[in-house]
Amino acid sequence: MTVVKKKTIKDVAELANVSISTVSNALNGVNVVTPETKQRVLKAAAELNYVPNLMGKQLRSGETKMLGFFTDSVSGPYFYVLVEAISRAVAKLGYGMQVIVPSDHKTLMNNILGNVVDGAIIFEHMINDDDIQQILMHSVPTVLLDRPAHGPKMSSFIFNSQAEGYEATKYLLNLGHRRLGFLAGYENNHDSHLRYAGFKQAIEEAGLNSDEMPVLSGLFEEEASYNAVKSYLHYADEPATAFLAGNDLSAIGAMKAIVSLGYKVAEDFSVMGFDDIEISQYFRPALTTVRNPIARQGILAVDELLAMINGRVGGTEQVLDGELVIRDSTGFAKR
Amino acid sequence: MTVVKKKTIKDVAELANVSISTVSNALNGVNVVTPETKQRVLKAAAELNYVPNLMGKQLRSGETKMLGFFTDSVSGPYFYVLVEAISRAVAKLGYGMQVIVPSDHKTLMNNILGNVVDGAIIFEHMINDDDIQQILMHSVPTVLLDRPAHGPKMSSFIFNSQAEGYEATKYLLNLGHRRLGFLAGYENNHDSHLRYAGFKQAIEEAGLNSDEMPVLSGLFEEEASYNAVKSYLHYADEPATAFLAGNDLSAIGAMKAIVSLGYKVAEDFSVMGFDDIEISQYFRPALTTVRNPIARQGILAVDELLAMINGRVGGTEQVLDGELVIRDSTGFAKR
DNA sequence: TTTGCTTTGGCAAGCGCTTTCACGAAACTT
DNA sequence: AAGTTTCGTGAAAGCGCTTGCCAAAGCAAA
Repeated sequence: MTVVKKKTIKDVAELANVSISTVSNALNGVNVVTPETKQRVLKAAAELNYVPNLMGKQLRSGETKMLGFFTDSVSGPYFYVLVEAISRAVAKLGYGMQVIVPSDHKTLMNNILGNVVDGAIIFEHMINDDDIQQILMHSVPTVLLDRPAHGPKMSSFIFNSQAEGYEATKYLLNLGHRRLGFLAGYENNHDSHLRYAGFKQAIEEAGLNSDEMPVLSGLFEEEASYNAVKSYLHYADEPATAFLAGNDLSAIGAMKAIVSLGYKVAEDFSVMGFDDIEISQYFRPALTTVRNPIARQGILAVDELLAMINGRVGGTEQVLDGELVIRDSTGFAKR
Repeated sequence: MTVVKKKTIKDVAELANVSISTVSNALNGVNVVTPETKQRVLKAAAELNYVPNLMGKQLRSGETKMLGFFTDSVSGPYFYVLVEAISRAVAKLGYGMQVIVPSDHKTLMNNILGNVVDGAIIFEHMINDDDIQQILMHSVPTVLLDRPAHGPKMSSFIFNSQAEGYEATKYLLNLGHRRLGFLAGYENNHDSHLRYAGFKQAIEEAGLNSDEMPVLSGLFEEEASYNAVKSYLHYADEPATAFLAGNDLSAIGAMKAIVSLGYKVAEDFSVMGFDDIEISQYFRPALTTVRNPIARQGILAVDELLAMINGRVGGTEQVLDGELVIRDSTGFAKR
């Protein structure tokens, strides 16, 4: 096995005894080359192990046939469902996908705006309002996930978090619960706020006072939620009989706290989450939760992005509805 | 908000009243520009919202400061632990990472060899032996995961599957089990074969006959394993008292089968898996398994890759040891 | 043979950038 | 005052590729 200097289109041209442009035409299937010439070129290319330099190609043609999915973290169950859906949809349409995890903010923006990809799918918390202005100015086709912003060549898909919070709470209310606790997520999280807004709305509609309902800090984390619920249950005189957690992880923390105090989930305290992450169906008791159409979001994002790349102006803002998944962590109120 | 034509380095040069090269020098921190000139350039660049075209940059410089992680599927719990680890390690070293999910094999190879990334991390099943030869010829720095192959600029990291199979089996043997079943993975899977080899080795060492031990087809899937174990338990006269599954998913299928037949996991039948995926600790009973150092594999892969990019020849083949994680799905043999 | 048309392949420009090199001015040295 | 060094800047080459345009060649018709 010999390591050889990288071959260029020029080398192929020389070996096949044709011009560079002919090689390019032959290799790209442009139909202006006689079959014999084409064969000669293909043979030469194979012989030299020629692989086109995509940088050159892309610089010249101005397109990369790649969609970029920009994110800073790839952990979490939400993530890979999304990426899986996106990558399949993208491949079906003749594009490739790159998940780009940039080392810093500048690299991020350079990658979005620097012609590395033909279009970008961007996670909510990756960029700020200034960045959005930048992207708009450069008119890079973009789809924003979980962040409502739009403009020409920029669309967004968000979950209907308030409605979901409302529906979830109503479900709990219908089970007879009258004292409900809410386990909030991060301080500034959009979704957490909306879910709480839905929670409040349902409470008020039922004729109850939402200010009397305890709001615990769960931070979207299992441990923080565990601690919050445990100490709450310890000190509360007449504790809530049902908890709506900001997400499934938080709900799992709550359930563990309940069990650790010797109570039974569903029987003594109902718990509900959001997201329907994979664990939720395996955990015992299996978690009642609200499932977001994550995969659908990814597929729609790709469709929208490709439409924009191919000339449609875009600029829509679509709201995706969730779905109640009732399992074993919720039950009728006994008190 | 006005959409403007894409600005190039030339536009910045004109506005700042300097040459193109001076702009380049100023922007890239090359220290041959007077502070005043540099300021002027920076101001002009900001004013024009200039973002360098990475294609041009990379074509010229021949490096992308990007590492590529090539995979066809991004699902599975194994995957995102790995990507998370890789992306963090990469960012720390001033590189970016791209997870590239190509639409077809040709695209894959073009992306690996077409100067899109400075180095590649490739999953076992993505490429065949010919591809490896190709990569070697083009001397693209590469790290192979779970596939033992190497050469100049090509290293690999594999798990010590046989030793893990051996240790897991010994653990079961020490619990007193004398009839052990093995739930095999895919037909041609390297890891599955090695795990079974370790299984056999431990059995023989204990003075038992490995040919008498039932091998069920679990296909690394929950459902297939469920069915295999259920029908086995149904028909076997003196069934095995412990099952070593090819992976955790398979083990979970086995446990569900056991429960569905009215037996108790651990008490009636012990079950063990491989991988320690996230679900395993949440499932009840929590699964005894063998944890592979996935994150460590990712970090080591990045280190090795960067070393090769920076000139080291590489070509090592490193074996990573797993670790027994004992939880609640295994117990002493009662029969 | 000449003319007009189509087919085939080659030339050269240029995508946006970095980098080498040379030039001229300013700051030194003798 | 003349030679030498230092330093900032710009001109231009060229990374590998595609593509518009033109020349050559083949062929049919006149």
